[in-house]
Order: sequence, then C-alpha cells, then structure tokens
Amino acid sequence: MYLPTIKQLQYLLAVVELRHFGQAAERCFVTQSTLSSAIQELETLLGVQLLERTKRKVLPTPMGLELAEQARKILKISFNIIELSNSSKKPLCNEVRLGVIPTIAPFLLPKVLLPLHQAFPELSLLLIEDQSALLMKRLESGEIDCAILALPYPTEKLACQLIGEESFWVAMPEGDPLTKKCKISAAELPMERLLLLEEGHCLSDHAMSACGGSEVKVLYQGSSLYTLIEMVAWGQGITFVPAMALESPLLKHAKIELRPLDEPTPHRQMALVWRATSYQKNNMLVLADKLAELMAI
Amino acid sequence: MYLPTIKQLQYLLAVVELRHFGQAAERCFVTQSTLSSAIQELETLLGVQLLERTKRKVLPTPMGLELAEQARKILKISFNIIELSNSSKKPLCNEVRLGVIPTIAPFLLPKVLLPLHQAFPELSLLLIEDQSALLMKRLESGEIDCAILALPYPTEKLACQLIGEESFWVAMPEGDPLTKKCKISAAELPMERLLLLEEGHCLSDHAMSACGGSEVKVLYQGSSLYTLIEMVAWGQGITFVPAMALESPLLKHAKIELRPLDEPTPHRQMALVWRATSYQKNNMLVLADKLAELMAI
DNA sequence: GTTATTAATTGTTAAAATCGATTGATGTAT
DNA sequence: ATACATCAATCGATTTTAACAATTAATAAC
Repeated sequence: MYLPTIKQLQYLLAVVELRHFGQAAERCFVTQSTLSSAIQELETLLGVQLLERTKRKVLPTPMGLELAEQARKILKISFNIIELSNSSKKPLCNEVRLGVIPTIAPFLLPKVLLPLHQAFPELSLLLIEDQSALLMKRLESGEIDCAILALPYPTEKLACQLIGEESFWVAMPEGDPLTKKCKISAAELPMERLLLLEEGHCLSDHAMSACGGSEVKVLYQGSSLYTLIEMVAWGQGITFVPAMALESPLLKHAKIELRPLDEPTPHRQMALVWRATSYQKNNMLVLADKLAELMAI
Repeated sequence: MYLPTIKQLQYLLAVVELRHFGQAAERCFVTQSTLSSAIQELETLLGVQLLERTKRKVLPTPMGLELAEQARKILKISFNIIELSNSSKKPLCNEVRLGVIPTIAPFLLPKVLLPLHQAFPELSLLLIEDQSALLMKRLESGEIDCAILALPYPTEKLACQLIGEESFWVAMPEGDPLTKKCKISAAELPMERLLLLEEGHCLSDHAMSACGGSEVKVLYQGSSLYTLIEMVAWGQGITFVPAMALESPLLKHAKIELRPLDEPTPHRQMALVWRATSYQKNNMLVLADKLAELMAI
C-alpha cells in the first residue's frame, strides 16, 4: 500500500492556498519543476485530478480542496511532533519516574523535593516507594526511569552514581544501660536485643554487615522504621537507624536515645541507578549531582 | 524546516506496537536494516530518543509512545486520503455542479432528473439557473463544472457536446387570425406584434435569427417565458416557444394556440459545455450522452 | 562454553528527488 | 497585429536517498 508523502501534501496545500505553482514552490523552498512533478506524482498515486491547470490560473478540484484539508491536518500534527520533541530538549524538563527504597524515602524526599523543584521547575517527578529488588524489576521493565538505592547492592548492567553516604546510629529506649556511653562499638552491641526490619529491606543487611555480625541470629520484625522505633521506645530492644533519620520529627519526638557507633563507623552509601540504555541517561547525571549537592547540606 | 516522513512514522509505530525491529520490518515489507536506519534518522531529525534498545528487548520512551500516537493519527488520515480518492473513481459518482439557462431548465429538468438519478445513483447534481453569459463566467471561475446552453453561442476554449435540438413554435392568443394556418412561414409573422424575452436570454436571438429577421425592431419585455405566455394569452402579441415547452403543463393550460413554423424549421441546438481542462472531463461525455438519450425519448 | 537472537553497521546498488534550462501555451500591452 | 510577459510542463543531468544483503557485536538461553 503506497501512501502519499508529507512533502507531496505540503506542496499541494501550498498550491491550493496560493493558486500558483511558482509562488507555492517559493514558499516550499523548491523549484517550480520539483513542486510540479511532486504534485503530478501525487495525482498519479491517487489516480485523481487535484488541480485544474489553465495556463493562466490554477483551480483546485473539490477533491484537491478536500485533500488540502487533510494535508493541513497532517502538517499540523507533524509540526506538533517537532514541537513536542523540541520541548523535551532542556535538561530535566520532562517526567522522571523515580523509585526510592522505604528506608530512604521518608527522610530524603522532604529534604530534596522542594529545592529540586526550584532547580528544575519543569521537571515532573513521579515517585514510587518500594524495596530494592522490586525497584530493580520495575527499572528493567521500564516502569520507572531511575531509583535511589542503598549500596552495596548488585546493580549489574545498571548505570550508577553515588549521591551520598550516611552512618548508622543505634536507637535504644530511654534509660537503657547503653545510654551511658557516648559512642558504641560494634562488639558492645547486645545482639540478642537487636530488632531489624523484615526481610527485603536492605537497611538491616547493611547495618549488620557493617557491624561484622552477619552470622548472628536476630528477629526480623518491623515492617517499617516507624513501627520499629515505636518498639524500641516501648523497650522491646534496640535497632539501627540511618543518620538522615535523626532529623526526622518522628525520631525527635519518640522516647528513645540515639548513639553513634565507634570507628570504623558503619555506614551505607546511597546511589541513583538507571538503565545504562535509558533515554534519560543524560539527565541522570544532572539529577544525581543535584541530589548529592542537596544531601550534603 | 524538516519534517518527519510518513514512512518513518509508520516504521516507528510498527516497532512501538511489536517491540521488535525484525517483526516490525516484516510488517512494513522492508528489511530490518532499512527500518533500523529509518528510525535512527527520525531520532536524529527530532534530536530525541524514541526507543531504548537493550539487545534483548525494545522499550519505547515516553516520547516514543507519544509520537507513535501522533503517527497513528497521521496514518489514519493518510489511509483516509487513499479511501477518499478511490471512492471517487467510478464515473459520475461525485458532485457535479450544473448550470442551465432559464429557457431550458424548466422543461428539461423535470424530464431528466429522475432517470439521471436512476442511471447514476451516486451522482449529486447541484443545479444553477442563469443566463448564458453568467453561466460562462461561473464556468470559468470554477463555480460550476458544466452548463447546458443553447447554441450557437461563443464557446471558445470550452469543450462542447451536443445533446439535442428543438424547433421553435409560435404561440398566439386563442382565436388569433394566424390560428387558421397549420404551419406558419417566417415571412407571415407579424413582427410588430412579436413579444420577446428581455436582453440576455439567447432564446430571442436564436428565434429571430432563425427567422432571418435580426434587424427587426421588437419589444423585449418578458422576464420569463411564463410571464411572456401570460401576455400572449391576454392578447398582447405573439411569441416563440421552444418545442420542449409544449409538453409543459403551464403551456397546456394557458389560453393560447401553438403552431409550428414552415421549413426550413427554425430551431436551436442544446449542448453541454465544460472547461476543456475540467477534472470532470471524463464524466462530461458520459453525462452528455445520457442527456442526449433522455431528450430523444 | 556454545548457540541463537537481535539490532547496529557496512558497502553496494537502484531509485528518487531536485535543479536549471527550455518549451509551449496564453494573456497583455503596444 | 505584434511583441512581450507569464506560467506550468517537460527534459536532461546530478545529487541525494532508500533499500538490500551480508556482517558484526552484544546478549540471553541452553
């Protein structure tokens, strides 16, 4: 099935509007012969006469007028396509679908969203909160464009840019014996009282391995940091919290005490990851840089 | 300003729908390399990435999806264009704007319209009644496609096909002295009593010249054949009527007598005329033939 | 590791688009 | 009437483009 070309339709429209081959050719930046043969070709393709040529004037047939109308529509859409693609050329001016893991999201997002919007007013962030493994799946399927994860995490084939680092603190009930110490060393931690997030949350793994105690048996119980903190406040045990959480109002008002850990301070790294092939790859470095800058404050 | 081509958009749409270059190429009846480079070209033209290619799958970017949507619209219109032009290829299936002079219209049209519609059910006739000179102008400007005129008439540059011929009769008041004769010769006509249509109607000229009396002074008075007949019935004078008018109920019920003219019978020819360049030129011969056939009955 | 799949790439050929110049037909002005 | 100007079609040459077949490089599956 042969279709007319946009060029042919463009030429036709010009002739129908100007009623003059020469002028139409000029408007289209081609010679009259080019335009003339293009329109003949269109007529041949469609098997329909579109213009009546008397030597002195050009008279569009009803079919010519009708096709010019259709041509107008097609050209409008074509220009719209150009517009659309031009409007998306500034950095971070379009929609970015960002996944964030639950142990980062509630502390990071309140801090960065507003300044991010100010830095990139045309950026539209679509946020998804989920655990690392699920975010990876969504990334791969194209459901999201990028994700903020805690490293180390197996990120094969993904591009990755560090955006910050934070140490872990220990949260304990008020009046706990441990509160007497200003800094706590990993060896002093009462592993039997350790409360951790349920499986799937990387925070627990990171904290544990950072303390060297990956073979210790612990109870995975909390489904979110918030409930975990509540449990600590009620005296059920102790847990790790990431440094960023310290500023959170939730922790500030909980009846808990917080202590840093001794050198070498256990910590996790936060990174923005994306498909190496992502159409957003140019934007991603910009975004990661901005995030790093905002987190450093 | 460079625009995408319909082909590029077609290829893009195929890939977006099938998520597979090879299959998309097959659907478009081109090789994979052709399709592949066409889409790259489109991306380069727009300066926007439309597809993410991981070796194992193709993932349209949001922009790719959006453009596919626009492509769908454009292709729909394109196919519609093909449709439109195909639907107008049968003979006399479209709109034909036909002009008819006032001294032919009221007698010819009732006779031919219904059979014409039966012969060409898809033909849509748009009728315009006007004097020859004005019809010529409208023809030239493209306002109408063809006209039925009485010859002789200067029809330079127009294509022309005879569709019939009719002799003139003389109409006179009942009981007029002339009624005693069965046939009237031109010489016997009382020129001083001749009533004719006002200037612009060719009927008068034709009748007069047919009778050889073009230099005779006559009163042009009637603005239509109907009023002219009324004047004759009231005894104001005599006039010519074309043979086709004899069957008209208007003449049958008027208080007038009708007589034919002697050999050589004065007559006029009726013809269909159109611009030689008309896009309808192929239809015109068909139409003229049908009209001639219907008038001969 | 090996094989199969997939899109990009390369080199070649055929097709087309475009141009410049000319032609032929048609009004217009002298 | 005659010369002139205008306009779209046509022709021939050149450049550009489109398309193909074959190959390559990367990846996933076995």
